[in-house]
Amino acid sequence: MVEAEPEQVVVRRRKLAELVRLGCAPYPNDFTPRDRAGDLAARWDDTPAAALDAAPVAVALAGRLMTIRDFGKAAFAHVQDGSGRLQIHVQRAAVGDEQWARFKQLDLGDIVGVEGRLFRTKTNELTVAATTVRYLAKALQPLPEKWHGLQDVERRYRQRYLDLLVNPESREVFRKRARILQGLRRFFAGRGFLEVETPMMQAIAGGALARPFVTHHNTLDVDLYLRIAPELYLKRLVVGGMDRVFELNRNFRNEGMSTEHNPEFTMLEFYQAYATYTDLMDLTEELFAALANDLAGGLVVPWGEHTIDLTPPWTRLTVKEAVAKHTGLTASDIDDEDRLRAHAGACGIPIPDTAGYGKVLIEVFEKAAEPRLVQPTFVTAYPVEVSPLARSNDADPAFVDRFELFVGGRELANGFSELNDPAEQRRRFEMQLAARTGGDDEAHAMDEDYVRALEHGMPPTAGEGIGIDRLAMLLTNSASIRDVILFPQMRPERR
RNA sequence: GGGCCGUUAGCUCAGGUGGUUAGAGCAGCUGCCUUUUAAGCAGCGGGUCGUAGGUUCGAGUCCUACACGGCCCA
Repeated sequence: MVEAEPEQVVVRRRKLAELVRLGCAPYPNDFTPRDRAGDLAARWDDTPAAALDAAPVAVALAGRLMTIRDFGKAAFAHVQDGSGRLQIHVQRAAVGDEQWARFKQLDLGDIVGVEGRLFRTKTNELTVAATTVRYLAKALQPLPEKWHGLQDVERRYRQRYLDLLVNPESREVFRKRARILQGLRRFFAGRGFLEVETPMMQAIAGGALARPFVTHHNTLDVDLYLRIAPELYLKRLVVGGMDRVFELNRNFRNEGMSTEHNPEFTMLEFYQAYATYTDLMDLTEELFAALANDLAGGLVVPWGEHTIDLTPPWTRLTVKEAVAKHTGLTASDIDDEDRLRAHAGACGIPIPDTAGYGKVLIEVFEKAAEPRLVQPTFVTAYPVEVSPLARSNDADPAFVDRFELFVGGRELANGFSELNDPAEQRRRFEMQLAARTGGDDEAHAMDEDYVRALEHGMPPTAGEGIGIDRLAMLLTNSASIRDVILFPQMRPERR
């Protein structure tokens, strides 16, 4: 049995038929707007009514009917396009009986073309006095409520087009996101970085510690992984002489979903030869300051109940210092694996027995310190066990020259001086294989070709990845990653 | 995976401790209205109360399972 259509859809189908009877093509494509609603509103915002009357401004715009106030022989309506909305005034006497009859068949949500001239109403609203109102496309489904917009969170994600149509805050978030992407490209292009694209489908899912998605290539008859990071390919490019490269694109990780994790997410990775991880910390401060100035007009941004101050320089702590600061443990407690384990146990932090000292330290850091790093903080000196691709510290090879950036209690960036010693890289991969054999299915896989590339000589290099969705959350004050991804992953809808 | 919360008209929401025929605003329909802007006035229609079971004389309301979503935890 076919599900009955809602009354309003039936009515709208009938009105479409009536428009066709009145001579309209059902889905025409012969109207060319010359103007955009929001652009007109901005351009003529300051022009007084008398000036508009003295020197008439002819306009042609197209968009969706969002409101209609009908008076019988005249009506006001708002037309919305990609730039904003503008009021139109349609008078039977001005457009003629035929167009008026067609106008009366239009519904909220229908797409129309309008020609006329600008004037101001007695409440001083800039308005188009229409000489033509043309039907362009039918909305068979009614719009969500005009005052409250679309509130249902699930429908906002599943039917994002409705969210964008009726919730201006949502449009604003995605405009800002686009502006962030533009700002990033401008920043790196301005510093001589080349934007590149590397494989999304990889035979070895490397460059990060995470579980990948698997797919299959039929002709080659091989399984491939959706990339968890572009890192190893970007460094091959550095070997190839592209000594400043960046990639701004999607990664995929087959892990849980939450307010800060989506299975596919956008990452910026960049590599700069002859730089060190401390250079990149400085660069990151500059980058965030440039973006915040561009988007928020300042370096102090609201974040839920907090206010985050992005003014450089930011706090820099080693992992051990951060743990000491947020646990009350002394430096010697932290250096002692047994005491550190005991503390983890007492705090209910689960640590696998197979974990070495570095893993234990990182687990304690992540649980005890990370959520408290609200103001921007660089955390440095990561254990080598959890950093298979980073260069060891010259003074203490158990730790690497690496930082992670935390803002609002979340990791936003991860950067390090790159390991460019092929023998040491091979040894690190072998350590990871041992961990994998020991049951760690997030351990890094061996990549012989990457080692071979390093054997050709990679200049001393520093590289960094920045989570763009989380950056967008920060700069739009969004609580969930789903609010900054147009179509977040959802469980399939069942009918 | 676990806990808590939500799902009622196209949309936004009300519906103490079970009790006649499930309500409102917007949207829709009919009529009036040529400067309104959440336009106004008069009238009308619209519901598998997420799904499936159960308890009960009686379920939107109580119980169980399931689906989808949100938040928190792992």
